[in-house]
Amino acid sequence: MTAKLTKAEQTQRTRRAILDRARHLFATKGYAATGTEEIIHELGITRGALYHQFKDKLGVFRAVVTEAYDEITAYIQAKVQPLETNWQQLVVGCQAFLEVAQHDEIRRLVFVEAPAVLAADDLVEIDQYGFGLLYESIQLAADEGELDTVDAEGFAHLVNGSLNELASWVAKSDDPQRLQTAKSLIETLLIRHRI
Amino acid sequence: MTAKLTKAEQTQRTRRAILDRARHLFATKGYAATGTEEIIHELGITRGALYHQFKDKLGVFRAVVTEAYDEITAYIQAKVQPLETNWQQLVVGCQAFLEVAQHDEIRRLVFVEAPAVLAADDLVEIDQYGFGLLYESIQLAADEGELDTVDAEGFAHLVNGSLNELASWVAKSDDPQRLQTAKSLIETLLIRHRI
DNA sequence: CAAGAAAAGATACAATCTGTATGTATCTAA
DNA sequence: TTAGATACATACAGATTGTATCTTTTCTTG
Repeated sequence: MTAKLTKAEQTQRTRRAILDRARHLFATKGYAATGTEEIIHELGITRGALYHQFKDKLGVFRAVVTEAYDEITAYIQAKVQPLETNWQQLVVGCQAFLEVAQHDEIRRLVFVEAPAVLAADDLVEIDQYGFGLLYESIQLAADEGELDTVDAEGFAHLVNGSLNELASWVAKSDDPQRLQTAKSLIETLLIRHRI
Repeated sequence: MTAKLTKAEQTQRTRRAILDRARHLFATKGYAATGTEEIIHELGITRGALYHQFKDKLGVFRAVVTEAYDEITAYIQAKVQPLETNWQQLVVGCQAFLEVAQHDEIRRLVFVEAPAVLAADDLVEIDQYGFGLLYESIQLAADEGELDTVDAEGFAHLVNGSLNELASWVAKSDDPQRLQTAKSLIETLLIRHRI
């Protein structure tokens, strides 16, 4: 049946299958409402396989969220890399975030489920991923005397919060214009803090 | 023992006890990690009483979150009411939010647990409470030609997101200066969008 | 004021669901 | 080739939620 698969291949195959299915379920039904049985159903394996590949249900969730985070940062990085100035990167990076956060699964996973599920646990800011980029860019802009704010770190949080909320606002509407509006709002916010 | 308590008094007494205990547990351990048994332990009642007073565990959570929301809005209203102009109310209201959101329990309950637990469920924006005030004030400022933004509703979300994130930022530090910094950041944000 | 109705709460139980312990087959390496 | 490791299955124990069924106390109404 499973015509000659090496152990490593087998592992990758089942991990991928579990992660894909779990991601969809966690994002649509939520972490708590998703059973481990439900995850492996239709995958042709049993819960035993899941518990062999992951420590527990939370381990699956962590892996899923990490991948989602990576996708966000990769998307932003790709959009930002060709740009010359830090300021351009800051503005476009924020707008790129609004774009990528329109994927419903990513957004609910990363910004709704993850904070609650990993709150006590790894509240240790797995969010350092995405936020780190933003913070560095803002800090740099402040150092270069291009940004006028009383506190760069605080301002980075302000912008980060704006982005998260705007992303949800855009997503919960079917008006295709909203994304543009949100991008414009963030750009204005940044410009009005430019020296 | 319970020397002559009227039914209504008895109900209020146990509901209050359950809500207080549940609030503390939900806020510190999270909704999922809090068992119904744990809630009534030390209260001198059994789970039967809890399930008589509330539909289910989620019903307790909803009641707890609703009370927390009400506290937030009451605090802000009190701070804002004496002020004369809408603009003053907007600025002070935002700053009052940052103050009241320093209560750890309220913050985790309302901004971390509630969105995830009630996501599929009453995502119907129980948040209309607090956000409604903000939105009205911003809309009014825009109508009065005092606010310069491309989209009042979107800007309200931007501010709302900023406030939530800043509140967490302030809370997770022990620097007593941060609250002032956050207030200053929000005030600056508003002023820079003033005409 | 005396039943009966209704409500508060207790007790017992059924249904899930997670995680673990153990067994089995397949692959890898000496 | 054979011992051990690895991937997975099966069976089960523990915990937890919600419900169904009492018991007891208060309310109500003739």
